[in-house]
Amino acid sequence: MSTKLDCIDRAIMRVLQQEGRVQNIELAERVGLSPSPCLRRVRMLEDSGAIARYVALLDPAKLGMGLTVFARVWLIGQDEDTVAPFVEAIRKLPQVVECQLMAGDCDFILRVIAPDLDAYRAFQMEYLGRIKGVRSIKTEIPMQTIKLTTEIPI
Amino acid sequence: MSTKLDCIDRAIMRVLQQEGRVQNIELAERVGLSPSPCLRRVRMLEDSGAIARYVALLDPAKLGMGLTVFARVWLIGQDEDTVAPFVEAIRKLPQVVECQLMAGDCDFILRVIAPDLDAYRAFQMEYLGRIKGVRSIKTEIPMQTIKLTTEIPI
DNA sequence: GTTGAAATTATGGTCAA
DNA sequence: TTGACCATAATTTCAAC
Repeated sequence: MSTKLDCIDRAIMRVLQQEGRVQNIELAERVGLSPSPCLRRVRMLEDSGAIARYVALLDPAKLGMGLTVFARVWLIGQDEDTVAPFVEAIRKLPQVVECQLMAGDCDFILRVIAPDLDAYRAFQMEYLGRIKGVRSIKTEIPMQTIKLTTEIPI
Repeated sequence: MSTKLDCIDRAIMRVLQQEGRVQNIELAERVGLSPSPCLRRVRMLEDSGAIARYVALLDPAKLGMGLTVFARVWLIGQDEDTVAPFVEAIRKLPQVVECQLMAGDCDFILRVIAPDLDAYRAFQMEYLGRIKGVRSIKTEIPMQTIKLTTEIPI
């Protein structure tokens, strides 16, 4: 499936991880290729799935969604009949931007974004807490984001 | 600074959050504008910072970085002399893709990516655990990613 | 990987609503 | 103030080499 990636392929990905909308001409210059082979490599990386997608990253604070909360959720059981409806419910909630099924002492870790603490509290009350199968929720609030990147080291 | 965003501005951001590299012509069609005013709005959103940046999202598994780990870190103190060097060290480690200073029972939550558990263990031993001021580290491992998006609901 | 040409797109000015 | 239209410049894209 994944034919070997050489140094130039990785250079292309490094650039695109930082500037996803860089033009092919400039990308080619930066990785030391002419535009044609550079574009061929980008298409190959896209087709292979190494480049999954391109997205615009918005500034949550500027859009009135400045609060991020981690919610640790325990269900009443780990059987499929309990987990599946929870997972389905979570997938439909756009405020939940991440959900990890954990191996450790809690069932799920959720990352939720909200305008502020009041809004989050309302969201937990009205949505999270009402999902069938939820036993308890413990909220953890970041005071400061030290680092946050979508960049994978390659 | 942030002049009011109307319905079309939000539609533009919704599209760009999903397809960051969509061409202006197609973007314009989708939001019901002709290309010129659409591009003007995009530039405005970029300049205002509502659109922070564009990035390519890579597939970690396809690049041999299939493991994500959450590490909860406690320092020996919360004074600036303890925290500042830790923060600096974390910022330099590309394997740490996220670091949150927590308000709750642990000092920091880190998201670390690694090829596998052995590699993570080595990373914790050789890097994380050796940062000055670190008292203890507790590792939590996701078994399955239920949901993970960069999309902010707007 | 290179070159070059054709098709498409981005861009900015201008006018109209 | 905002959008549509048009002309130009730049880029993308795909041949053939």
